[in-house]
Amino acid sequence: MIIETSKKYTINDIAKELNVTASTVSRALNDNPRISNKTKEAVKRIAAATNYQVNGIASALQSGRTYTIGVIVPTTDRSFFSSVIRGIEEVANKSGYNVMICQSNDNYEAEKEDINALLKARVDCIILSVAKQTIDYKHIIDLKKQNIPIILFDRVNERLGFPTVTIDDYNGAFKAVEHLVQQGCKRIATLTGIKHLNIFRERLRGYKDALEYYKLPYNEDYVVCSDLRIDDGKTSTKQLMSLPHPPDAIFCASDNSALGAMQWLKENNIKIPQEVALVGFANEFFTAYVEPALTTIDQCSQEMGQIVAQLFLELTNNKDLTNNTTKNITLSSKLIVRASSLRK
Amino acid sequence: MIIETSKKYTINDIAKELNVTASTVSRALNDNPRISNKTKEAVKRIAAATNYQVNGIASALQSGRTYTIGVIVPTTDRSFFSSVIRGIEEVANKSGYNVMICQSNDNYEAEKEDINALLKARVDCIILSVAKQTIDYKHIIDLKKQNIPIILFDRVNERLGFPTVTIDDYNGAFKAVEHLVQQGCKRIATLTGIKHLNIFRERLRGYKDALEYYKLPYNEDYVVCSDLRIDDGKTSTKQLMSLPHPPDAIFCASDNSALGAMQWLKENNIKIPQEVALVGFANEFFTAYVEPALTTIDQCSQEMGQIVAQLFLELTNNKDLTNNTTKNITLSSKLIVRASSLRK
DNA sequence: GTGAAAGCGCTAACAC
DNA sequence: GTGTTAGCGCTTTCAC
Repeated sequence: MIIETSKKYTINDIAKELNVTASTVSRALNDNPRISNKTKEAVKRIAAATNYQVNGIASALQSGRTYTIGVIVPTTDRSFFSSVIRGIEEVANKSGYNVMICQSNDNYEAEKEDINALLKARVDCIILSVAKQTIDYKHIIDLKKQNIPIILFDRVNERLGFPTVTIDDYNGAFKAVEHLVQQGCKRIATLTGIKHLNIFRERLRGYKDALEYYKLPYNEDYVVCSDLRIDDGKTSTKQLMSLPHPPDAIFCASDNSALGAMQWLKENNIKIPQEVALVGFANEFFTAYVEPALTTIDQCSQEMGQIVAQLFLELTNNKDLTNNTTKNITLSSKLIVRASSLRK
Repeated sequence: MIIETSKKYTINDIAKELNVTASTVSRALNDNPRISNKTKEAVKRIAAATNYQVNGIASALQSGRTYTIGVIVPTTDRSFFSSVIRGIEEVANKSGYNVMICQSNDNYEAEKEDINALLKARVDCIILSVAKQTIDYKHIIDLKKQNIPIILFDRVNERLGFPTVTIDDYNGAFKAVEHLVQQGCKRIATLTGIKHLNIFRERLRGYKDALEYYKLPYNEDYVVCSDLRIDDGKTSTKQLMSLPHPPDAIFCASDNSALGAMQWLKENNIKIPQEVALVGFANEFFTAYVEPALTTIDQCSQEMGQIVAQLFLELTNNKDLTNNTTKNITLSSKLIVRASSLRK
């Protein structure tokens, strides 16, 4: 026995009920000025009474716009990404857009599938933060053939020619290292991420330049590259602390790796920040609550989301070619000083 | 000057190119056995060459199914919810479904709007965890008139008659309090949440029953109700510790409130767990990394997501009325013992 | 102020 | 093995 598929109410049903045509109903529902108030009221009354709900799919097919924005992030459970999403939603919802969120789990294949899913859903825009595992950008470059705006944020590749929104990773890193210098650290190491991602390249560049600026020697042994997960943080720290001249500070390019570093140091009874000072990156929720609290770089995540969404709105509303120079927006980052680096 | 809106390729374009009809192209793309291999190959070659992409909107309009699942959660930045989402995605994607995620930010109005947005997008199912601020369920009850499955998880109201997936909050709380008793705690207080949410009612019931089972007195002063945010945890703990006979253990119905409690106790130099033992609820990411690490209840979040998605798949595939008894699935919870409660 | 008709892109029943 | 045709629900141009 099959459950009866009670059909949903359509404008045609309302039209029949009132002995008018579907076009009249459509116009009435959209407050077209050419429709009399009497008709409008009648239509709206029935619509309300019957729980009529416009079929967004049909409108979308007709208008070519779904009023849906697709967002692909590596994961939603990082404070940074969920705040960006919240910022996007805030602005997008105000303009009548929905947001469709996909998680790539930092996986290249999943990212490709997410893109396909969003294209199939005919989203009006794709907002993307690239997966760690993505080294081939063909699937992203191919998006140029789609006739929709593509915006990259945080983990971007500027050379692809898409608009981007990032924070000033270079300056964030510079400020972090500068702060460590000011705390009296002399041997500052860094945990860095895979080199094909802009954010890690920039953070590394900021690290190097700060060392140079403050006339501290650059030591290749002090640069450990990894995936920057908690375990990577532990392993890398172990490696650093086994050097003949171990560092007295570590600038970690992610909060998770800093957390791993902190764990390893504590397990080995190395005092933070007295023996080794620590700085992370991203201002994740937990950084304020670990012990010692972790100094880190705030990325204005929610604001970044708002700006990304605004950028999309501009791109769709202003199809001026004059405005078509690709925008690369950089937000400034902020050093949050906490106990893990405060020696004075 | 307007950017030329280069139209996307449709099956009609491919049809023209090959001098066949759109139906043939449609069949070829869908591997209909009645189409010759030669035609299929030709069609697929052109489709690939032209970057043809099926218009999901048009298919959806035709078939009445969008292959999209709508999920509304209070927030994505809690480990619990993002893991549930990951579980849902995992199962749903395998069956060709996309997932559209909305955050209600625990706000009643936002929840209503999210529901409307999903209905407009014609999702095939709505999966919902109720916002804290929601006390009127009319907008959810109204969903019965929609002809789609509605599944509630975690924060549910069983009386609404929708299928639900929850963890065993009662037993989780019972085990938490039992553990505190076994650690020698005699005066066990609890931080509880607003009463209209099942999860907090159940956790409170588990607390009371455990006290009774272990012949400990129930003291109303030891039950503090709040929104269970970090600040609430602080305030409530202050209140508890100001009692003539302050508690020697606090079972917190959320990890965030436990974090607040921990902060207040540390600020006031009260030793955890020696003077006051602490247990949280949810096994959020940070609980393993605060100091002392927080004992908590794991909610099998990813598994919960998988089960929710499987439940949806069953509901859509099996429209048997015989199967139509509302399912209320309960998963078992797990006590994770850490330093914050380990006295022995 | 309202109706008629066409069409968005795709699918599927029915023909041959 | 392929074509014809109709229609999913809505919007919109053109009529009157």
